[in-house]
Amino acid sequence: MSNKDTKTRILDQAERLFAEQGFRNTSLRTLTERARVNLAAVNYHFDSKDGLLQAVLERRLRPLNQLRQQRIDEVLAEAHLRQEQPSVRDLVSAFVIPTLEFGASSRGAGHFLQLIGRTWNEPDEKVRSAVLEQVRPLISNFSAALGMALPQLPENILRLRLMFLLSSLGYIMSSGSNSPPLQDTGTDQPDKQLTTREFMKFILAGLEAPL
Amino acid sequence: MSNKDTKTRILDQAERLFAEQGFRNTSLRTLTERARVNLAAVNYHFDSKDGLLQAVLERRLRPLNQLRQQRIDEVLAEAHLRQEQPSVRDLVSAFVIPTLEFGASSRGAGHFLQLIGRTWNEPDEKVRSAVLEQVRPLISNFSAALGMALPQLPENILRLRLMFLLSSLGYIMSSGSNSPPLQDTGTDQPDKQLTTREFMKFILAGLEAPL
DNA sequence: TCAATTTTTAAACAGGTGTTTCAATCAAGA
DNA sequence: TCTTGATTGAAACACCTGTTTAAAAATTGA
Repeated sequence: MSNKDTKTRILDQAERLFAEQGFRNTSLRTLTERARVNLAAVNYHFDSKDGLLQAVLERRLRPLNQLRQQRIDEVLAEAHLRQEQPSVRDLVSAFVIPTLEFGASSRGAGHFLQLIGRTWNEPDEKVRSAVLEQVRPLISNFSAALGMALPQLPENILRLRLMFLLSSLGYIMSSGSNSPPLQDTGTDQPDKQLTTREFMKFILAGLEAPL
Repeated sequence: MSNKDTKTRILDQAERLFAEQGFRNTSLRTLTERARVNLAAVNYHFDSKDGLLQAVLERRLRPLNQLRQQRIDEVLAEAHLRQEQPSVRDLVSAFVIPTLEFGASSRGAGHFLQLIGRTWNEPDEKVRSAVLEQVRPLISNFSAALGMALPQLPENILRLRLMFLLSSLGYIMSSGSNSPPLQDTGTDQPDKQLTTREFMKFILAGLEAPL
């Protein structure tokens, strides 16, 4: 089947170009050219450019979301077993660690993270809602779990703090595979392990800040 | 002079549409139509679409940056007078408060904040660097000032925490004039004062988190 | 008031966009 | 082996893009 080869070649290039240049700014001509595929192949295999975007998102988001939901459920189950509240640290780890590690899991996954990391600031309603639709249930569950870990926190404030977490995480995701905007001395590259560790410290302090 | 009227009508609509739909996704035809201005007026007054973007940015960014720099300098001067370190809270306030208040300062300022709030995740290199060029000196100064307030913090970690601050702030800026991505119950709208207050608490806790 | 300049206007330009068409090619089952 | 269905290929379609042109109109200064 050269079918599957064509399909995945398109998906891989779409993932890369949508991440690097944005969805709207990527033309099907340059995309199919780089994928060494006929122009009409996109419409044949994915119906439309929108269909291609949907396929790009679903391919990675389905397994990633499943993994994150599973980690969250494990934390909740363990807490329930001990008849204790889940810990904020464990819950945030369960959401953040698989997300950031996902970028190194396969070749194009870094580009994918870059693509969906932009979601919270995405101006293109088509792209924005396409990602949000596939992410909202997970985040809703994550929010509820965080509420159990921080029962003293009013719901509206919890939602704000969660958005601060998500927007910073989105920045890390979307800047994983390119240069940072601040480089006074261009010597040091961003160490991903350090970034993750420092992000956890920063976000935990913020989430647990007193009222 | 109908000149200035035409120019500002174009600038105002550009600000709004660039913010709502993105720079690349905004066509000069819909832009000039909404501004009730001839299509060629953009190229006449601003040379090109890129020139228009530059003008949109400079119009608001120049006074806003001046105000923020001034507030930071005041905090530094006062600390120097007392022969003390500047406080983290004062410095962050000096940067954050004028930024978020700027959105209510005039009619289109909210859209402008939305536009530049996206910068850290901006895929379009043209837009990204256009904003960064005008913002980098200020942020560089802000970073140095924060370093004086947090002298025990290694420079690379300070830069990370600063980016966490800026990315969350960017989210608040870019979501100021539209609906939030999480609305379990669609009843409550985001109170800007509450958001600012909670953001300050969250970010201060993160910045001052122990090593 | 008249001449010079600035600004506006409608039209066209050259090029890029996603999508469709239909013949050519390929793969596999009978 | 021949036929049926899936896939590829080149070309064209209709439309949108930023930009330029040159004539008309408006504004300005003497």
